[in-house]
Amino acid sequence: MPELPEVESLRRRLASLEGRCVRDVDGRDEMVFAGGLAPEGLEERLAGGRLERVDRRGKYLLLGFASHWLLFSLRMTGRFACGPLSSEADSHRKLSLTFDGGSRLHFLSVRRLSRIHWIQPGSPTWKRKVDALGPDPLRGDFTLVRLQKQLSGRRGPLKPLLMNQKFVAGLGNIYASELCFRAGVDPRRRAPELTGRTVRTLHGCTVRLLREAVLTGGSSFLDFRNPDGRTGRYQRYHHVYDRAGERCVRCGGTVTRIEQAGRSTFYCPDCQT
DNA sequence: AGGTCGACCTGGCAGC
DNA sequence: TGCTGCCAGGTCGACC
Repeated sequence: MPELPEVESLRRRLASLEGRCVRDVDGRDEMVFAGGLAPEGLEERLAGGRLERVDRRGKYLLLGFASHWLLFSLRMTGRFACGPLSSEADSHRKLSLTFDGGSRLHFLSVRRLSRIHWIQPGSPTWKRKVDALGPDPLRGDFTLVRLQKQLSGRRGPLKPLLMNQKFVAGLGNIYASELCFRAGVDPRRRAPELTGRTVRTLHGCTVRLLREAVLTGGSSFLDFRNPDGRTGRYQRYHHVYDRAGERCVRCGGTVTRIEQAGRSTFYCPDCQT
């Protein structure tokens, strides 16, 4: 599932398209176009436009044009591909952009949960979606002081809190479990119970885990040379996620699955305290 | 306002 | 072999 490292990896790959002009637009499946934006309407707005910038906010990928941004919320199965598509991949295609020089960028979404917005900075939708995001661990605003401050008003268990995009932007179910493991913290521990030392550990681990994941997991998530894009390989980097019943690589205990806020959490009860 | 829960969606897979 | 039904998770709105 695309979380911050995968989207950041994607952003870096797409940055090579900056400065190109859109020659052709082909949108389909109204369901993924949010806010009453019809695929045809988008074609009208985008054609001839210059892609000024490729950016990321949390898990959102943004393509910046003159006054508006194309915001992609990938959710579960959203992904990008370049070049020709297999017929199966083509059946999941939602948007294709053809740039000057002929390179094509496709956006696909198998489960149709992805959303594409056409929004302007400062608009109500922008404020509600982008400005409302918490600090981004790969940017300067994710400081220890800010994390401490944010935790002070919270009472809930740590792991669902880490998944809250208004608390920290970019963590999903996989990295939230992995982060608790790396920091050696029980994911059920409530915010007021965390010591200053634990919060420091958590802060440092968040930055390191995501930076590493951009270089490893993030890069194996997307393979632009393969238009069918396999996604499963990065699982080898997980220590606890989807490893219930296996031995903990740190202490030899047994990785356990529990449910928190309706989502699976994986952790080692022996070394996460 | 913080926290939880269900709905959305569809491919994959366990179980019969 | 073929069918049924559950499961995965990011986000949002409803609810307590």
